[in-house]
Amino acid sequence: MAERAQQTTLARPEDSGLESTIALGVMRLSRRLRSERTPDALTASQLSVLGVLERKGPLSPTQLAAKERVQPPSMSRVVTALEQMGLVDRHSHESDGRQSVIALSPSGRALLAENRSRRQAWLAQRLDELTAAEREVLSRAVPILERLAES
Amino acid sequence: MAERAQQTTLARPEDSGLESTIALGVMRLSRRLRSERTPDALTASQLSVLGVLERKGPLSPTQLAAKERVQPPSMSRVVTALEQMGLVDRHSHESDGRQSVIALSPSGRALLAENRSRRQAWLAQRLDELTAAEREVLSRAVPILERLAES
DNA sequence: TGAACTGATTAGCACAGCTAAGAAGCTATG
DNA sequence: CATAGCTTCTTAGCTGTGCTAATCAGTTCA
Repeated sequence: MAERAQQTTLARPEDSGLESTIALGVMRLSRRLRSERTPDALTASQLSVLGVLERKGPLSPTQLAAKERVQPPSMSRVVTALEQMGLVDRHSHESDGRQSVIALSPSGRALLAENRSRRQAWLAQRLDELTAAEREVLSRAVPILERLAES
Repeated sequence: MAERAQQTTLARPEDSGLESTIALGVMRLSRRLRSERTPDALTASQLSVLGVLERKGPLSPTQLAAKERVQPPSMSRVVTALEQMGLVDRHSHESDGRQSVIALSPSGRALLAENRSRRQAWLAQRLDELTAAEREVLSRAVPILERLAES
């Protein structure tokens, strides 16, 4: 992979642009994505949690917080909201009374699909306007962004 | 629920939830970037505005809001904070008394460089850990992300 | 049994977006 | 040329989403 390590780990007087542009671009797009939410729709973090529950199955609040790279109190708030909307069910852990187990409810599963498609319609349409090569670049960039976020 | 991965089984097989992964990845990294700020440093939006002023020269609050894809009141708050910190100067527009002209002050220019390097040290270090090929992917992806954010 | 640890929540703060509404300046039309 | 209406900017207040500190309940272990 790293066949051409040119101006990389060296001193980079003018390459300081890359982290600037990444930071700016990522935050701007994040802002834009957030703004595309309709008022009745789920918020980004709620949707994200539902997505984790769909992919990973039932998890405890603390496990969810770890998956989302968020502190437990932040997750607690999101889970409470989802629970009050009936989109997740909370069960008690069978052997540990401190933990609770959060699972996607049927209506949560339904709303997940519906809301996701509506909320991401904007992005999907923008993606359709890109060239195949550009989508290719993005699909290769996303795992790298994920790794940056996780590290 | 089964921990079978069962990834996003949405309509298009080729994209296979590209918008999902982009949205999640972008928002997660944005969250992470925001969390890397030190308490005494400038906030992301303040720094971003200083960067715009550096690149584009003096602008009015409304122009700044447009550049940052933000509503005027949001920009007003940021500009006020920067002005109180002495990082920007506000002059009155020479021919239009409604407008003000926001310019980077000398200390703003200094603090921009210093703070940017501190705040983005985390990202710069992560970037250094990538391969050259990965950085290449990112540097090609960023303009596409920007265009998505702008569209 | 009692101390220490873990999981989860509550309370309260900060940041950053938003809309609504209003003040001040500018423009243009009757 | 006066005033109605537009633009620019700010203020006030709401929401969402992160955080830390503190608290409570349950578990584990010496």
